[in-house]
Amino acid sequence: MAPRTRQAERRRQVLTRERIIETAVELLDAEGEDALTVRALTGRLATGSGAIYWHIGNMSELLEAATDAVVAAALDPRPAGAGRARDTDRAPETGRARGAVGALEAAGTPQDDIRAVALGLFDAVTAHPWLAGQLAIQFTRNPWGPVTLRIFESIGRPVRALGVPQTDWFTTASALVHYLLGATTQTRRHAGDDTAPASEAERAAFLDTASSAWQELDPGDYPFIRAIAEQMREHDDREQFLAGIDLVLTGITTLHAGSLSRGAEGPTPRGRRGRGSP
Amino acid sequence: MAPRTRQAERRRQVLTRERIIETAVELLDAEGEDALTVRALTGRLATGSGAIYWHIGNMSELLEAATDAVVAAALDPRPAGAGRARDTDRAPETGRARGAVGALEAAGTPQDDIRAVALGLFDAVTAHPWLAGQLAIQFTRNPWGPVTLRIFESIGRPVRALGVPQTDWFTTASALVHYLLGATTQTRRHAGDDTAPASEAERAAFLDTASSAWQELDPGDYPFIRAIAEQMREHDDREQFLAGIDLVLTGITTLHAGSLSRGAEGPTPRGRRGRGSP
DNA sequence: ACCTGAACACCGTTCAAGT
DNA sequence: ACCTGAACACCGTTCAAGT
Repeated sequence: MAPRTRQAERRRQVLTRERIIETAVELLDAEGEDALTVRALTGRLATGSGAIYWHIGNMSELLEAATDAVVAAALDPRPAGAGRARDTDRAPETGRARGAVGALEAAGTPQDDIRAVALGLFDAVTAHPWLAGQLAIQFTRNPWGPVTLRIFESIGRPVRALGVPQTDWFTTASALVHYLLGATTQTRRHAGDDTAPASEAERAAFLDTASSAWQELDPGDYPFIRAIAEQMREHDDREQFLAGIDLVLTGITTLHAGSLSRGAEGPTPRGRRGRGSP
Repeated sequence: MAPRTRQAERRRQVLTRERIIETAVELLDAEGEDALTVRALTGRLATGSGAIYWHIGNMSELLEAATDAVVAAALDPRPAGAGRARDTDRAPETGRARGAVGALEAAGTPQDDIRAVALGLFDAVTAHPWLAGQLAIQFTRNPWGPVTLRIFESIGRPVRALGVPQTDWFTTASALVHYLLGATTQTRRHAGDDTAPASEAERAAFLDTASSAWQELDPGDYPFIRAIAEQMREHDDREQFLAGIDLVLTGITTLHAGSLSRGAEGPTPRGRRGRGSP
């Protein structure tokens, strides 16, 4: 919406930290992670390398800032405070009420809120393939940096609303965040290498190849992998991602049964219906 | 044990792919991830760069091989097939029976086997700080490469033994692996930067600083983080790691109650005892 | 078949010098 | 205060040439 101020006066705008970050994201989206270099940046921004370093310190600081910006936009679609509201990036079909209210202060059950945060991240990784790698790097290199903190907070609030006893807040939120990180990190373009989110055909071809390769594995070494080769070919990333979330949610609600807030029982496992427990 | 053949004849040994991988791991352990360069390798091995490339293709292939070697050793302490048995790397206190039988074909309940695999990885990351980052990179760059496959297989077998219905094997194992990856990735040296596994004092200092910083955060933006600052300062990585595993295991056993194998009920959450469900 | 090592095409970062 | 851009110290990788 309201697309204006594009290529035209881009040139002689003032150089700011925000503009550098913004350009970095564009570069990453368009050409992949290897394309983000200081020289590429100076090219797009029509400056010298010294100008970049006047504003940003160093390369990994820039990467962190770019990652944080995209994550912030994914978790709350409205302008966050600094800078402008990212390119109307709306995720395909994250949840029902997606407009005024961001994922952070959503309206559904705590479980729904957790799913909304998770899907926000999932969709962001789909839209920005480089994000998966950067999320992983931020978590390892800077375990409690801004990116981690932001995600933790977004997950923590609904965990609290769930009625989990205070002593378990940290552990419970950690488990969810760790699953989330692992899942979004591995769930990636099943395709070539960089850029573009990979077409449906590419994805299918990739899964086909992998699945076939698995069936060729030594039955002595990899009996399990062989056994699931077929399931893996047919699986849907998004569904599986949500199934995992529900698995963890089930674990949480089961462990804390009794102390949980009423009105929102278990997570109602998707696809399947009531089973056992009379 | 049996320390011999050290520095002495290291020189004029034949150059093999295995020896290069081995040297890469040494370099990574001793000086951190940034220290692994082709030039450093040629220095230690007393060759030229061309010799390296004759055996290994390129740098990221080497990184993958080094990661896979360490992961293989962590999941099964005995010599795996190729190469020698890594430096008697035995993890501190992974499980009870740690000697002849590796984590892969362990003897306990399926739950115990899953914990053994998880702890094997956890301890490996502690012993080799660079491993966290490499695991993350392998998972994102090469979601179904050898490293992922190996871990998946190790987790999948006990999942199967647990009695989870076949249709859920892939999803269930995925959830566990994703949690595992996220947790081992973030649980890292709470210290300076590279090399050495970080002393207890460093760890405490790090947690102190982080915890204090959290308490200074804006209560409007980060209410949850502020609320758990104290818990975070006092938490034990290993315990929390296991608590997360048990959370996921509880989710699994709850969802599949009824179809599970007898003799091994729920995961008996640690620290806490029976609660609710008459 | 295996290895040498100079050379190439890149990096990130610094810093005197300009305005 | 902000920016320029040449220069520096590094990379990974290649390849003619040797044995």
